[in-house]
Amino acid sequence: MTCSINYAPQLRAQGLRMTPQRNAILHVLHHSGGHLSPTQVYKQARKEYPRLTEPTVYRTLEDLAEKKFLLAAHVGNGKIVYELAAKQHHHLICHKCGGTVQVEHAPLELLYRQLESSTGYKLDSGHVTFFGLCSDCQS
Amino acid sequence: MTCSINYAPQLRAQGLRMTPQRNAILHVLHHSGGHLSPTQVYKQARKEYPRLTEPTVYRTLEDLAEKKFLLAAHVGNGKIVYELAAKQHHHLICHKCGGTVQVEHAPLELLYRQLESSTGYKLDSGHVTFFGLCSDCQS
DNA sequence: ATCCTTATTGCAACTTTTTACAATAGCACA
DNA sequence: TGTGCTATTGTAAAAAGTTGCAATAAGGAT
Ligand SMILES: [Mn+2]
Ligand SMILES: [Mn+2]
Ligand SMILES: [Zn+2]
Ligand SMILES: [Zn+2]
Repeated sequence: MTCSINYAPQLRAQGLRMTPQRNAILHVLHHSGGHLSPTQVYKQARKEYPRLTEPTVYRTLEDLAEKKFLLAAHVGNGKIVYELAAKQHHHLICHKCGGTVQVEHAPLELLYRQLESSTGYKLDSGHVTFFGLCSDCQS
Repeated sequence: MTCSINYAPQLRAQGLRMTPQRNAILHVLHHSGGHLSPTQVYKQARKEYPRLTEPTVYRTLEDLAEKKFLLAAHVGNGKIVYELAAKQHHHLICHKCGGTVQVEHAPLELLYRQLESSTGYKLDSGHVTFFGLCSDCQS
């Protein structure tokens, strides 16, 4: 499965090497379009590159997230999912039915500035997860 | 190790039974005072109640968190820690050095109300985790 | 004090995630 | 095109977390 997207130059610009393993992982995330768990990434990317192993998947996802190619999101109980980094957004998850809603960054902008000035931290741009009960599950 | 705190009545008020396993787990969290991982809880609570097993620890921590006796916090890469629920607060973690800062709930209050009215979700009271770079790690 | 219901537990097997280290292979440069 | 540096990978083993199910025991009721 070849496709036009080539991440090699951007990876090298960040000091990372392009390998067939990384290529397969990035393609899987690109074509899925959504959030995938490491196990899902492993199973799918393996079809493109069968020698792929689990440790490589876990390390690659972490490395690519650290360099901002991917966003990591917590989805409850220590579960984590990844997606290609695109527009900045956040998540709101119903802890009863699992339903999720995307949250724009705009309403968080003021808070971010307050926290940065009061703590001295420079906040990451993305992907905070809020939990709650959706309207259906409140009854 | 006996101690004066007895959670039994509060547990029963929530429809939960008090067992020596739960007692040991609650005591460990009470005496530690901070955030503990499930593995840490398991190792310590085992000293008080040696028959304790891992599945019981994981299930108990989830159950107690669901009933709001405990707060769960994500601390990066799918790692989760628990603490006794007390004052509402949030966390800001440096993803380079791991340094953490507590964040009061007050500055999030407005955001919470906005999100609740725009999404229809009723937000959980606690423990959002923000990530960023602390002032030391920004250079 | 005993019985009964059913929440809770332990067991055993399994899946997921992590670790250390030696082998491999990008890619910058000559 | 070939060489060398070292980032990246696979391997093997361990650790952490999950699951289904049968046995146990908490605590309300008699
Ligand atoms: Mn997302
Ligand atoms: Mn906390
Ligand atoms: Zn819901
Ligand atoms: Zn730091």
